[in-house]
Amino acid sequence: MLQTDYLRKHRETVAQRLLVKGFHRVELVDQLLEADQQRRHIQSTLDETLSQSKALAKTIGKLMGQGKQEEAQAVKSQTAQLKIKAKTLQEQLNNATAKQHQLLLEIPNLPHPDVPKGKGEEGNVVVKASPPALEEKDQRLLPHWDLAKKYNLIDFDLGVKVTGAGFPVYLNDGARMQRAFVSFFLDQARKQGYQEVQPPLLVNENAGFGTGQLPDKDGQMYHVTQDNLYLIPTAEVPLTNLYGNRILNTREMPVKIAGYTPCFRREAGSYGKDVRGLNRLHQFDKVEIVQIVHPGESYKVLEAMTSYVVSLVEKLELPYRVLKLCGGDTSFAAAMTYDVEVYAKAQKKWLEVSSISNFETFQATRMKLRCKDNHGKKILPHTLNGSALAFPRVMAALLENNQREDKIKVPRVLVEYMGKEFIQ
RNA sequence: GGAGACGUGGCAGAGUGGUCGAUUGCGGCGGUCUUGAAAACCGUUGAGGUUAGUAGCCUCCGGGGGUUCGAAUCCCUCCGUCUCCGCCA
Repeated sequence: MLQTDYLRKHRETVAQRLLVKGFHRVELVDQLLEADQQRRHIQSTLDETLSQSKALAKTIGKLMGQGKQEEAQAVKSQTAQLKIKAKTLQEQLNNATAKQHQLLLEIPNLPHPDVPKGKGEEGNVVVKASPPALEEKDQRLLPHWDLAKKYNLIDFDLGVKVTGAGFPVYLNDGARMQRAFVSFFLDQARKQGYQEVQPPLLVNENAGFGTGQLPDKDGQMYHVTQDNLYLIPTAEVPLTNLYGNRILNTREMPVKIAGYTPCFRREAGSYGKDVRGLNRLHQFDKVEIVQIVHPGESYKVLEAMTSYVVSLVEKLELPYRVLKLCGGDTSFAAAMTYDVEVYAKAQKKWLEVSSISNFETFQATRMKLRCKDNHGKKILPHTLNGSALAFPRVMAALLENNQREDKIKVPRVLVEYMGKEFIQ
C-alpha cells in the first residue's frame, strides 16, 4: 500500500513508474486523491462540530453538578442539531475513508527506478550466472519424473488418488531428501543469523491483506470458507505478519527470521504449462527467509539475501543464473525482485528456485508496522523476503543433473543429511 | 461442544455515567548525587487524524454497533483470553 501523502506530492512520477509495471489505470490515483481531499475536508468539519458538542456537554455536566437543572435543560436543547450534523458527517467520513482505502489496496507498489522496463520473461535481465557447464555428450538423460519412477522416489499417481494432480507423494529416498532439505536449509539460515520460526499454515484474512496477497491474488489461495482462513501460499504471509501492528525498537532491528513450511497454491489458469513432474505443484515445501530493516539498508540487504541464496545453489553444485525481473514480471507488492534459477539438464530448462524481493514500505504500511530511526522518530521499515529454497525444483534439477547409469549422486553437502552418497 | 469469568497505555493494575487519554507501580528516557556504578531523589514517557507545526482541534480503554446532552463505565454483537465439564493428538 502506498502512502497517500506521497501520491499527492508526486502524482506524475507515480503514474510513470506504475507504467513500468504495466499498470495503466492511473485514474485510480486521481480518484484516490479526490477521495482523500474529500475525506480531509469532512474530517475538519466533523472535528469542529464535535468540539462544539463536547463543550456543551461539559457545560451541562457543570450545571448539573451545581444543581442548576433548568439551565442545564436549556443547554441540552442546543445539542440536538449538532448531534444530527455530527452523525451525518461521521457517515460521510466513513464512506470517504473506506473508498480511499479500497482504492489504495488496488494500486500496486512502485517499481524501483533501476527495474528494467518489460512485459514478461523476455524483459528480465541476467545479472549473474555460474560458469556454463560442459555439454554432455550422452543425450540419454532422463527427466526427473522418469528418474523418480525408476528409483521409486515419488509417486504422482498416488497423489492423484488421495488428492488430485499437483500433490505428489514422496517415497523412500525421495521423502528422505525432502527431510534433508528442511534440515540443510534451516541449518544454513541459522548460520547466517536467521532466527528459526515455525509459523501456522493457515492465516486469516487480515494477514492476507498485510503482505498483499489479498485482494490481488484472492483466487490463487485455498480458502477454508467455514472458518474464513487461507492456506498459506508461502511462509512469507505468516512470518512477515508476525510483526504487524507493532513499533519495533532499535534493539529489535534488523529482524531476520527463517521458517520451513509447506505452501499451497491453486495455480488457477496455469494448467498445461510446464506442469510436468515437480515443475509446478499445488503443494510444495520451502524454507523462506524474511528481513525487516531500516529503509536506508534495504537494497544492500536485498543484494546480501540474493548472494546468500546463490551460495546455497553453489553448495548444491547446481548451474544457476540470477535474473533481475523487469517491471512486468515484478509482483504487485514488490519494488524489486531477483529470481534465482537452476538448470535442469534433461529437460533443458531453467527452473526458478527462489524469488527475492524488496517490498520497501508497501507491506509495512498495510500491516501498520513501524520502527524508530536514530532520532527516535517513528518511520516505516522495509520488508524483504526470499525462498531459500523451494524444494521441488531443486530436487528436479539434482535428480536430472546428478544421474549416472544406475544411480544418482547425492551432492556432498547433503550426504550427512541423507546418510548416503548415492541413490540407487 | 456446554457453563462461567474477563479483555484498560511496553508490562502490572485502579477506575462502574460527567471536567478521564485515564490514579498508581514497574520498565524506558533525561537530570541531581557519585571517581564510576547502584540506591535515593526530581522530571519526563501511548497511538492515529488534521496542520508548515513537539500550536490548537478531533479520535482511540479488544473490534463493530446502540442508549445518552455526555460512556473506559450501561445495552447488543463479534473476536480473543482464562477456569470448570465433555471430547481428543
